[in-house]
Amino acid sequence: MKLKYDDRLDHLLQSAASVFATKGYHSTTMRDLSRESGMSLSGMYYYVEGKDELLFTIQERCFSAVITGARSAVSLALTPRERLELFIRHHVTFFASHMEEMKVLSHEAESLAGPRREQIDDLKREYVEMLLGMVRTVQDGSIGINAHVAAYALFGMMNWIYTWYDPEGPETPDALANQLAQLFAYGITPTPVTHGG
Amino acid sequence: MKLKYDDRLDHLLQSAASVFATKGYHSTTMRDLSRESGMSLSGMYYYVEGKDELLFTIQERCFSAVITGARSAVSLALTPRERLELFIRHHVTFFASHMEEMKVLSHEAESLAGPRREQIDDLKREYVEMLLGMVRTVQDGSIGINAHVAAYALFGMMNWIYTWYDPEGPETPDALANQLAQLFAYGITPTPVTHGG
Amino acid sequence: MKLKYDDRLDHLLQSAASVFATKGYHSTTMRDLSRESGMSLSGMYYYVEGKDELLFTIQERCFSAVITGARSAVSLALTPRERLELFIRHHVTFFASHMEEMKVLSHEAESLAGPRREQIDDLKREYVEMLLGMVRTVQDGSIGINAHVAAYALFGMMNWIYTWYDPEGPETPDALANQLAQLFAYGITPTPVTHGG
Amino acid sequence: MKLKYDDRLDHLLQSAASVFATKGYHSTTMRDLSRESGMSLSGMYYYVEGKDELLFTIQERCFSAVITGARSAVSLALTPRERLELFIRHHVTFFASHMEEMKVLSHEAESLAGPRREQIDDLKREYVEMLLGMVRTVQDGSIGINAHVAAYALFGMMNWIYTWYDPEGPETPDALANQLAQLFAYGITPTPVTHGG
DNA sequence: AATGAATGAGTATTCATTCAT
DNA sequence: GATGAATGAATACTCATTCAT
Repeated sequence: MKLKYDDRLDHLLQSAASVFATKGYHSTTMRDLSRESGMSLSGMYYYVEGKDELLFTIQERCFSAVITGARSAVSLALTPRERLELFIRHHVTFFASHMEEMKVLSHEAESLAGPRREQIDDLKREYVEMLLGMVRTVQDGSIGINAHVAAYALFGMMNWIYTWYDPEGPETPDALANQLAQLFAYGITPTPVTHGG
Repeated sequence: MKLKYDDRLDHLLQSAASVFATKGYHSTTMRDLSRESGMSLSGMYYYVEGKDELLFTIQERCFSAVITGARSAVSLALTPRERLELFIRHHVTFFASHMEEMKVLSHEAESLAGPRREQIDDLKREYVEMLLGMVRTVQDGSIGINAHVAAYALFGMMNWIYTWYDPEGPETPDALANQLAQLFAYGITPTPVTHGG
Repeated sequence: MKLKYDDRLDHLLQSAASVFATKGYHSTTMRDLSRESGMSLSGMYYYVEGKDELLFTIQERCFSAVITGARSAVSLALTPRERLELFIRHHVTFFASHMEEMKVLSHEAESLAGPRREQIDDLKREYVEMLLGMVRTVQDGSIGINAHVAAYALFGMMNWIYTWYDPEGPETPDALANQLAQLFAYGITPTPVTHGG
Repeated sequence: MKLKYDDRLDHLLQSAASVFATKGYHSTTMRDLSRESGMSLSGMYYYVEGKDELLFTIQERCFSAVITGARSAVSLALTPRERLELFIRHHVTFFASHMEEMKVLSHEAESLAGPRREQIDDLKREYVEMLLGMVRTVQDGSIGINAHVAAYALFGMMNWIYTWYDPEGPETPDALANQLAQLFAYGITPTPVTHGG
């Protein structure tokens, strides 16, 4: 019955992500998690070493999923521009459908310490590098905007989502993704059609 | 001797902003602040009601300064586009020269509660509204990107700065401001020479 | 298959004695014992009622063996003096060859409570009484040193062993026993030969 | 009012020594100490870093006092034999008048860890060395009993006191000291009249 | 204007033990 | 016979805050 164990752990992680997203990692007590998960206080320690392993596991799983998803999303692109667009679309829609975990990933980046922190930072570096490559290719020889600045600006646009976006609101995740992709490509300047001309 | 009082309070606020930026609001203890400020633990309570008033005051002063500065920066603009550009330039350079307070403002938005939280949220709304108006004017009748989305995307680009930007690094605050302004206006697309025409 | 049961229990007791000796009874957790014995946490409860029964059984078995051994060792003596000497020799060599259990016996005398404590205390009283009788006989009508004081001093000399003696070191258990026997009989005063004269 | 602070700390240490002696270090909870000392649970942390600093301080102060006292006691001796006798007398009477602390010193030797443990071990080594020197001098060229064995046997005799001796009982500390001194010097053998000659 | 001393409520974590399987 | 999963009670320690001085 290994399944039961995994299910319980998943449930715990899901509950924790939800509470961390709402109250923040440091303000969340193990009692909060006990209440939310329905497990006893000490029972949680059967599944997890401590509060920080909970945060780590949430971040690690989420980041790994993002990276894997991005790679597969991007693989279908035909042009550099399309690759970038697919990357953005994937990131934004993933974010919108995993708001809680992604908020925890974005907001609690400094809440871990030690080796666990480093492991997450490694994943982050990998993901940043991925976008950086695409940005460079799209920019080609053009100057004016540094690739790092552009990449981090894009991440900022996308990760800031957790502070204002409501997936149940009028803007669908897909629409949001489109708009951010367009914004990053052409800016607020009206209709990019003229560009092609 | 009112000056002495103000000086001591300013010193305390400055110390607190620095520690909050480094360790986060919840992880910071009053003892940390006592150590950093050089004041005694109980001595701090002469200047401040408690830990949350400290956070509130830092955020309130910082936000007010940002808003005042933005208004005055923008007042010199001749065109909508220039207004927007000046707004961005001001926000970014202010951020770069007040990294600690701005990190506290961006990262600890949810750490306050009650009336104090509402007061800060009011300032935030005011500031958002300010940008929203400019974005709408610049976009004019154009469609494709919702003004709210554009405004929050821009804030994301700018506020994310605290996670990666090093004011002592190669990119000067001014250069950074220019690049973000250009990115928001025209995207990563190689400089839109054709547009000017 | 009763043998298998006994073997497993003996193994558990042996493991427990070893860990108790090293970390002390109270600092030892059932998990430590599970690890050391290779048995599962709950599996140990099939053999033993709980942690304190483990301590009790170790002490009870060890004390019984000491008493039985002492009785048989002493039975061969021809003179009171020899009885005493054989008692000491037995105690010391037994100690040296069962360091772990004897440390647990000496050091954890107060770690038990209730009826179990009383039962061990009874054994202790029996053993003390045994020595006391020998001391009285040897001392005969002499005064100066109270028999109780002498007996407890001797126990102190012998039981303190666990704090410093290394059975693998230069001093063999036999040599140690001889020296303690001589010390108790004649003191550090050089060569007891002159006494006989 | 530095005195008040010191008094309170002394009171706490005294209370702790008493409870440690009765229940053992590990079985003693901070609540026990709070109850015994009359201080609040958190209030104790104003005086002490934690439970182990409490144990350390008790042991350190007690050991230092023993060593200082021994040195001064021994300084008046005219012969090696007298030195040894005075050492024993001092140790035993000190023990009898500080039963609680001395029990904590003797019984909880392994309850500390890290640098604190080492510091206490250093004191112990110093004290052992002191006795060892005296034993060697008294033994002179005599053989038969190894000086280390003799010294540790003596410590055993003396330190075992805490397991059986009642200072309020019939045997006064002085009488006890005399008997142990005599026992160590001449053994249980009827008083060595011939020796004096 | 400043602080040493004190504390109630809370915090993560541990532990011996149990019980369904 | 044996164990994975679970838990109530306890444990050392922390923290924002207070108050007499």
